[in-house]
Amino acid sequence: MSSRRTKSTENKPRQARGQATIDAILEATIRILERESLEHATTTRIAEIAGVSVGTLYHHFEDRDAILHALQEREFARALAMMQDVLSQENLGAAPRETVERVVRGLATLYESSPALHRVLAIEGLRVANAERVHAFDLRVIDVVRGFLLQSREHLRAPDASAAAFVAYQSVRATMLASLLERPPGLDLDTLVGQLVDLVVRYLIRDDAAGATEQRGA
Amino acid sequence: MSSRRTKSTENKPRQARGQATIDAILEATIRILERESLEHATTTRIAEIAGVSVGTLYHHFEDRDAILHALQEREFARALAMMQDVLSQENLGAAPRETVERVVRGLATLYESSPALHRVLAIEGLRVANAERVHAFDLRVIDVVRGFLLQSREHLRAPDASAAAFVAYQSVRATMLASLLERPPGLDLDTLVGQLVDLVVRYLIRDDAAGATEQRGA
Amino acid sequence: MSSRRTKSTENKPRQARGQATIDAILEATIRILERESLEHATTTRIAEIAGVSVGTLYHHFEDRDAILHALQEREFARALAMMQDVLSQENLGAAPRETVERVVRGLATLYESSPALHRVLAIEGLRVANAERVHAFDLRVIDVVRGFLLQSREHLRAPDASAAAFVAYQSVRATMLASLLERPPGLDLDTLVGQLVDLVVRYLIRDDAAGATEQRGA
Amino acid sequence: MSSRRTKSTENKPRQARGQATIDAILEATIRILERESLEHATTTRIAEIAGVSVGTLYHHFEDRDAILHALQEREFARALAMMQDVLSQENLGAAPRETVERVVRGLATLYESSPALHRVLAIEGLRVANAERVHAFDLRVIDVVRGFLLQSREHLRAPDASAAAFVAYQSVRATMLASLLERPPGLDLDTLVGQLVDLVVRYLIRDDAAGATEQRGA
DNA sequence: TATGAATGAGGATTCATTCAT
DNA sequence: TATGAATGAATCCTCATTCAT
Repeated sequence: MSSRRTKSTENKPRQARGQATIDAILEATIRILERESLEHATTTRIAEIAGVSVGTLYHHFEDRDAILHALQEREFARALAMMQDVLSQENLGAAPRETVERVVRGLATLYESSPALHRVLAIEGLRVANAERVHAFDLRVIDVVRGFLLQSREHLRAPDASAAAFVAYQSVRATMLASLLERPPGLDLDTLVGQLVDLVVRYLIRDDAAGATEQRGA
Repeated sequence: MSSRRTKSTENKPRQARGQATIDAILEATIRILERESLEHATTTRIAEIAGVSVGTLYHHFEDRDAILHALQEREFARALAMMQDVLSQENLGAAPRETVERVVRGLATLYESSPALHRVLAIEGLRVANAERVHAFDLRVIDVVRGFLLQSREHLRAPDASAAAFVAYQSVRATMLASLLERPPGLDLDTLVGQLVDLVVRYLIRDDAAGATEQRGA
Repeated sequence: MSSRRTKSTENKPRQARGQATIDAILEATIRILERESLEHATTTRIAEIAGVSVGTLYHHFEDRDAILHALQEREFARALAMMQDVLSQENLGAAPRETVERVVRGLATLYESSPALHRVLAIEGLRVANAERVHAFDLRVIDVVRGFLLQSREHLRAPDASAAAFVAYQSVRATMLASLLERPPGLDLDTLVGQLVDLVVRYLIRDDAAGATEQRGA
Repeated sequence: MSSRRTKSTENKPRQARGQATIDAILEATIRILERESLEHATTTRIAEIAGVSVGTLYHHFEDRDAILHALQEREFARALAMMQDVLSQENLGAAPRETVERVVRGLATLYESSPALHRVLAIEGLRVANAERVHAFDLRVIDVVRGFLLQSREHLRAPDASAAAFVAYQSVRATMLASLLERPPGLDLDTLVGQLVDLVVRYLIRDDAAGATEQRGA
């Protein structure tokens, strides 16, 4: 579940001190990303802001990348947890449009809490070196989505659940990020969510099933 | 129209020698991006592969970034030209779904000709430093799309043309890139194009107008 | 008191290791200036002769200039200390000519210990970029001299202490340096000091007060 | 008389075109020195401002240094001509103080016409590589001054004409430059000239001879 | 565990100078 | 003569990482 890049510290609770240091480093990194940029997030700088020495930083992280990876994993985990929660059995009763909206809004909340971080994670995700890691995550997400699609088969069109899951996920993810970064006038968060829900619902759900609720969203 | 980053060489046709050198540098850069990565595209390396000296490289480009910017502008220009062509007056007669398909396929062709380049351009586009430039391009694209939407008003739903253009464009762009980079099994180019056309058409076009042709695309 | 250009290492005594490295770098720089020239004092060269890596050099100095600045400050401090010592209260009893001679000779000793260094400091002092720093030092020196002039008012002519201090200081400084660099025949150090003392004493001191001792100096 | 560094163009009048180009280059250089700094006076920059190509620049000057040398020679010649004029036979009748004042003021006029240029020439003069050239000039100046001193022997003290000429010249030169660059408050040009005349007159001239006119100058 | 001085390969950039046109 | 594209050695500087204390 956790990364093999976070030295030693597997799941074992360890000393709270160790985890506190790790957290300080991660938060310092995010802070730099938010206030400045990826380029400024040098190991020295991160350590400085985290209030530790570079040496200590390297005691907890294999290398610089490991810090970004840890951040990535943390966000991946959050996103997956949110999705699994919303798309779990218990919510199967809800109207499809409502379920979709809960996922989209959940994602929006995650992104909004630190657009800069997600900007960087998106960049990292595009790096050749990280391809594998990111694709693995994408697969997991898509799997969750596909699972939902298959279980809601009756309300759906789209015969190919994998392709549909992929397209829907990428569209929501990228549009949301672009919107948060560009902040195009007239596209506030609610409008954005509404549009994305429309986009996904119309793409995924059978006309008769979706039609009813749509007017409220748009 | 062209970038102010390409030193001196504004519009002046110059000696063909100059343009040939610039092209060599741009092509060398793409070649490195395709075979290796952004990190490997150092000025020394680019110059070496372009068969010129670093000095020459700097004679034509303000700095390393200017090379990427030039590449960006070139792709921007191509994409815009394609879109303007497809969405121009003359094509207004075509069925909406056909028009959308032509745009999506046009974009796919562009992306497919060098996924590595578009990977890097996407990364660059996410860099804070480039925000302005990229957003400006996005605005131009969205403007073209919006123009089309407004002219095809009769067939469309979506009251807010700007928001719709933004969502549609970002969705297509990102999904296409992710697909080209991850190559998810079962999502070949034709399927991808089909899905994206579905996505966009269902999102943008009035149910009655779109319904008829859909089965062929999926 | 010390420069803000010497990284981090403010007042903290640090490990002796750190100061030793800094000294090694400064001495290496002087050595190069003496044997070669300012142009040869590249960061690589300095590090090499100091027996450290470039990285270490940059660990202690913000940039190349900071090294020269540190050298400048060190010499500034020495000169000021010498002057303050000679011109302090306790020496007010001495004959003006004797006081002047002590200052001139003190300066000569400082300059003679490394003419090459002072050549370079003079050059640096003329750089536009350093204007502020150098003027600040000049002001401090002139302030010390002016203080002395004001306290010795009875023996002096020159109504404008500031102007007089400026003229006297610049004359001594520049003539001394030129003499050390050009080594004009017939102008050995003692003659030079004698001439400068004459110059200053006759310029500053009331005719009756200065006359008596002059013959010995010339 | 002229430099052996100015290619071909010896004394021969040549085409006016050639001289015009040379002048344009020299003036462009001065302009850069005045507006910016020595570092900015690159060959490319100079050529650009002079309105010629680098190639042309190199047709007229052996190398970059030759431009500065030409500037140096030009100023040297001007200063010498001024001095020779003032100190020539015909002016021997004038009161010593008046003669000194004319020299000091003449120098001030020269310096004031381009402090930035003289700043740079002073820097260049301090470069090891230029030692010879500069010393040669100094010798010529000092020779002129010494000649005057010897001819005015009756009014002077200072037995060693060479040393006195050296000290007087360096003092005036350096103080004037420093004053023009630092512009210390309360030291306007007239005050400066007055002070320097005082300095020199009191240093060089027998008390009885100088005393009379002094009050006017101070 | 913590520290931070030291490392040094590697990258971007400059600029005087040349030479084919 | 004039041009300016091309050259490439040389320089400054960064930063991830190590290791003695």
